[in-house]
Amino acid sequence: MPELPEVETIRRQLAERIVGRTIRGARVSDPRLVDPWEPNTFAGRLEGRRVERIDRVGKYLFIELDGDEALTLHLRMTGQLLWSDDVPDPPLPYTRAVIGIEGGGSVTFADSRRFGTAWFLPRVGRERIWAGRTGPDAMSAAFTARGLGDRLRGRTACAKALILDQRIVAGVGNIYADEALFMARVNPAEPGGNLTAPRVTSLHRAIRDRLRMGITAGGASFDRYRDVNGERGGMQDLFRVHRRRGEQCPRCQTTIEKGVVAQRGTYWCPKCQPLMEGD
DNA sequence: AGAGGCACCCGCACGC
DNA sequence: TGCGTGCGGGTGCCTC
Repeated sequence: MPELPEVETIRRQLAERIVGRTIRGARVSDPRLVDPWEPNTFAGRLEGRRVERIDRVGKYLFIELDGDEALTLHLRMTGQLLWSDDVPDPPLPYTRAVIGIEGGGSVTFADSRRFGTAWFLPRVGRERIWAGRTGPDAMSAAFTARGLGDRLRGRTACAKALILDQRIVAGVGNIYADEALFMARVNPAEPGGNLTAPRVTSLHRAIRDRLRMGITAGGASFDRYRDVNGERGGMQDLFRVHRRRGEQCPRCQTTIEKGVVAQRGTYWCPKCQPLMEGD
């Protein structure tokens, strides 16, 4: 699933392709993508717009257009943004929208499970509109150990559920949550409010460390994820615990376990990540 | 307000 | 082989 590193990889590659270029036209073939907009109205609004930059907060992409408005995208679970040097005919599998670029080339939004969303967001007043949707981006300076501690204090929900909460920190999904909790030696089921300040600091560092590694590896492609050029990432080979049930912990050789925490498939080392009593 | 459950989808793994 | 069933997962919304 695209999490912060995958979306960041897409952001960088897409920026290389389309920043400074003008949209020739667009076609929205799945109305659900732009609901409640009417597909032709949505597509028409893109025509002739120049792409000024591409930003990212958590797993959201903001394709900033002239006219002080951003095409805002979320890929959810199976969304892909794929570059083509022409306009593919027939369209790529699971195509929901295609954006044609002046001078040649196109970007396809493909999405087998059709959870992804697209909408417009004005630049003026955006902070007010966005307020509460996400907390600080995990890789930004605004995400601090102290801030994380403030958000965890007094909370009884398990640590994994809390770092998956995009209002606490934006960008962590199921994969990197498991990896960060392992690095920080925090049990996924441990109540977030139980963590002492040093352990919160450790968790904060681990989140940043694993996300940074994911970006460097070009994301994780254990199944569907592909970058803008259709290439796989390499992070799946660097997982320490995620999807490694039955394998040995790389630190202590204990067998990795899998269970369900926060309604998510969860992997951890029972020895490195013990449940702390009254920590 | 916090916590948990479910809907939204559909490809895929699995069992018969 | 073919069919039916269950699962997963990010987010928003709902209930308690």
